[in-house]
Amino acid sequence: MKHIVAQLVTDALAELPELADAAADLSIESTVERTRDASHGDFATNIAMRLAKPARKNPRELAASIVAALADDADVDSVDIAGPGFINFHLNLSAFHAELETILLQGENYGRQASRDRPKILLEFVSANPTGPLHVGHGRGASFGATVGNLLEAVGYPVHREYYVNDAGRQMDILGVSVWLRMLEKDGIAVGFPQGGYRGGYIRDIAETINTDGVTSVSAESVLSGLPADAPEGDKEAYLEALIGKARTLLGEAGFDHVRQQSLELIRDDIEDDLAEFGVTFDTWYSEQSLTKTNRIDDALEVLRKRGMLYEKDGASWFPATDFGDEKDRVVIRANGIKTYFASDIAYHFDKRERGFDHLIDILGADHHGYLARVRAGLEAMGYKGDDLEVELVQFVTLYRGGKKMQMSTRSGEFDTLRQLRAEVGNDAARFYYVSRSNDQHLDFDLDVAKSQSSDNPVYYIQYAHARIASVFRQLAEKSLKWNDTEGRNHLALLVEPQEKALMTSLSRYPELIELSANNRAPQHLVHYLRDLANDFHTYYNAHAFIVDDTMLRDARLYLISATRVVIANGLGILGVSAPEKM
RNA sequence: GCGCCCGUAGCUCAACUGGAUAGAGCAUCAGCCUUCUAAGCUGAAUGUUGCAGGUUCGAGUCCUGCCGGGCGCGCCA
Repeated sequence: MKHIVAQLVTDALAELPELADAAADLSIESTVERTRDASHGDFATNIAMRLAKPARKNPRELAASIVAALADDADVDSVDIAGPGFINFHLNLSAFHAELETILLQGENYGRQASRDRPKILLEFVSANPTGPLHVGHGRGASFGATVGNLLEAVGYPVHREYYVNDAGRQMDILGVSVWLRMLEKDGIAVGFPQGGYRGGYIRDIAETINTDGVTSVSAESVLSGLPADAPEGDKEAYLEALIGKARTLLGEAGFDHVRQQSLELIRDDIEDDLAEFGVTFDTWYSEQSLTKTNRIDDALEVLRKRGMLYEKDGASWFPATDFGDEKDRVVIRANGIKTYFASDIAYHFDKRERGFDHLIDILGADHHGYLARVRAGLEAMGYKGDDLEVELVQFVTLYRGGKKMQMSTRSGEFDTLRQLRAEVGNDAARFYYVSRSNDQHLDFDLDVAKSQSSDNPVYYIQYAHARIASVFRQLAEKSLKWNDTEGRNHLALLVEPQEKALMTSLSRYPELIELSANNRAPQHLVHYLRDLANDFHTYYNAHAFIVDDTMLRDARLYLISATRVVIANGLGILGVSAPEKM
């Protein structure tokens, strides 16, 4: 709907060649906005004030000349100039009626834009280490990423969702040894469980279910002999390293690998199931191991080397990240010959671009913010633009129950997994609350509110509006009445109540909200919009009956609430929240 | 110490990339069900936007410096 006004202003400006220079680098669409106050009309543009300086003219005079150049339009009732130079547009109700018709014609596609070819977006999110179940912090990344993906698709971008599985490196050895020790424990061989191992109960579960074919049985003596002390008496890392060495020698590389890979697969499958139940799915699960297997890391390092972007120092290979604005140079191959995590990270992002994705979005936990500069440096060093990589940081989540902050460490608190959270508050509430705040703000997640089935709870408030509309149509059927949508469309002019105008206005904003939310990667705008829309509906519901004797009025009102149902369902769909017919 | 994120009503949060009188919900108080779901609605009250400067027609929003909180600064992943 906004484009009606933007087009008028654009055409008017074309009539004023003397302003062409001043308006050259101004997006007219961006100057048009909804008014905050109904007395200012429906839309306003601040273009006269924006052009005042470059055109060296008084904003009100400029506004007057723009208004004079505006063509007459059936959708516009009146235009006036207000304040320092705002141009206010009062639209004809017919424009809103046409929008309602569009909503019902387009249905679930309302608010979606035609698909475009580019940029092709690779959206990487969650990417939690496959060393244990997802915790509540990952849930936020999952909800945010999934919703941003939906938003970007809604505005037409091709989006590829990817989960990067960190299934290589030392953490896999630690996982394998943790499981092995629990297996030994089950067989009555007690080895001091390492401080640095994974201690969660799920490790025991894996030890129970793992396929032991090909895993050598060992004696207690062979494991315990020659082990150094664990912390606090000894060194935690040395103890862990010694145990990993034991696993390697006693089980053999193949045997240890068997335990490691099975553990990995069980955890990865569990994560995938968890996310699928949460409505979060991926197009690819990209394995870090595969980077090594396909030599992608060596390929990337070779590209750097050819470009003179590697140097040797202290026996290690370094990448001169400072040349690209990072704080310090980074090691890619350690003196012991092992490649660093940064090497695989750089190769991974290189690979993303090589696979043909134009724009890379990484959704990361806030504790990863240090990586942006170096990975971006890596891309630039390999000849890509640093801007190709966009990082959205998701801040931490704090759970509250009974007004108190909950401890969420694996050891002290029992409550820390995403699965537990979903079981307690439900998927809808979880998906909703996770995106209700800007991603760069800390999130206080109040379990009591999320669970409450009352007006305190915005999820239910919005869903209830949807269910109420469905209920109205059930009532209609019970009274053996039928809604004639054509008649409804023809008599929309009968909708003259203030609540009806307010609802129509809110509905017409939906496409703008989707675009805003997508462009800013800001689902919380959509959340707040839906809350306001539901409020407009509930207010209307309480003020006026829809199923009235006057057939024409009834059909028109049902037309309006049908459109409301469509918009609420579409908005909730983007958030990954269900739109129930009945509550 | 350096870097990133943040600071708005008693609480939880908005404010459409610089616009008009900074808005919602919760909590508090007063009302509304013989009528489509009261999981709802109506009304009342709440501010030195952390502090101090600066930029301009105009600043919660941009810049600088403080104060306060969170996170990060490995040849770990």
